[in-house]
Amino acid sequence: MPSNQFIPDIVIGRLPQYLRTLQRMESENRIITSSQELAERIGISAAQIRKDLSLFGEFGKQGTGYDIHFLIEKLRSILKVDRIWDIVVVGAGDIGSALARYQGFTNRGFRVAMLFDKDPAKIGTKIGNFVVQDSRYLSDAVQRANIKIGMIAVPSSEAQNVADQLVRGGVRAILNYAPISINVPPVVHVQYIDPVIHLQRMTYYLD
Amino acid sequence: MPSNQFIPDIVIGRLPQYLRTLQRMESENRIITSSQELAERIGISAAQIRKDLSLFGEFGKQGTGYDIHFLIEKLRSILKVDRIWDIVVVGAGDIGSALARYQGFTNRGFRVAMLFDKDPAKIGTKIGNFVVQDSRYLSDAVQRANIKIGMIAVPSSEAQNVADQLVRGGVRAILNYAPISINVPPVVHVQYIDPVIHLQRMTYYLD
DNA sequence: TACCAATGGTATAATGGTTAACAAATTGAA
DNA sequence: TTCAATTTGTTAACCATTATACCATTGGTA
Repeated sequence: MPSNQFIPDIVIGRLPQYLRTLQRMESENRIITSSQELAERIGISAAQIRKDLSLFGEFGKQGTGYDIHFLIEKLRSILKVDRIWDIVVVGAGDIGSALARYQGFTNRGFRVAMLFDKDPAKIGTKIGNFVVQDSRYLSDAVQRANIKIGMIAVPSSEAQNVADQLVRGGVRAILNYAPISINVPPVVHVQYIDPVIHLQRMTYYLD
Repeated sequence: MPSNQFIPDIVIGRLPQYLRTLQRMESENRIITSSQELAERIGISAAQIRKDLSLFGEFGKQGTGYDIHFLIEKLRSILKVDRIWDIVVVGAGDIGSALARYQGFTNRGFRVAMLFDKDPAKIGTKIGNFVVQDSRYLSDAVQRANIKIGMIAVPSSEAQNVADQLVRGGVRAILNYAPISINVPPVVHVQYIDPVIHLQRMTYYLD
């Protein structure tokens, strides 16, 4: 059944995992896989994977499994990473610098395009392949470059302000590394990365 | 009702968010809050917060709300971050370095205690307050220091190997920054941080 | 060819999680 | 003191997700 229907967000959240695992299999020169093998590598049930994929089409072959390359292309298309998205990074501290230099975006649909900071001591310096630009011009630059994705790597106290500027510049997806919730219009998507949240989730289970 | 019963993991996953928001309120010199205010700041329903908290006890006062400081202490105790956990960071590249220098662990229950890498060019150099140690001795060092939490910030190809060493050294919680699933015994908890996964989850909703 | 084992897709059942509603408790103001 | 406005903890209804069971199809093998 094709995907005219509504797809639960929790399903969308698993697709990138499937894609990542399939791309790794492909890099291992594998041609075919099964829902069972995928499930084992990811750590969820095979039925779950089959059900998730069936929401978008019939990508497998009974008795055989899934063609890895074919499924990768399908998932890339569904997730809209069959293209390269430019990203703006705001904050040129340790985290922003690591993001600017990170080699893992390539081939997964993304490319850091600009790096901003408000610190005069950093503006103009080079980090990775980027010259740090003045946050003052963030909104305009983002708009002119038609950038839709931003990453926030500034102190918590600045995060909301930066988010507002990104939204004003037309950004529609934000990955926030500052450990604070931000408010954006409903049309803008936000995801959070806070290592402490993950750590605290695990300490509950430790002695 | 006290928490002799089983608590769903999804509830545990929300508690750190509550804690983070409450601590921010406290830093704003707030004394009392309500489930409704918390809900608005976090972006979930008030009923959810009340229900989650009720699994652990009666922490609020009808007609008034929750004492922020009191609730913080309760959550810290539940999540076992009413102490300081030592962490070992493996990988002294951009991500590992950013983690070693990150000031956000303090006051939230964690402290980076050691930093390892296998690259001879890095071993012995200083990053933040840490001298990079030889990965060769990872297992032993972790065991001697009785460290229970590790962060993996090495290339994907090394992640499983590092995870094995950490587990051998007695680590029981792993935060993996390498974009690959790792296999560990059931007693060991793993969380993943892969920015691309978050990004791909958002691009689905973009035009 | 005929059969068998493996596999995907799908319908159904079971489980789990979220929301809505409300009584009881509290506060503050009239 | 009395009353209105809040707010919690909890129940029950509702909704969403996951697991189960099964059939159809495929490819390999004897």
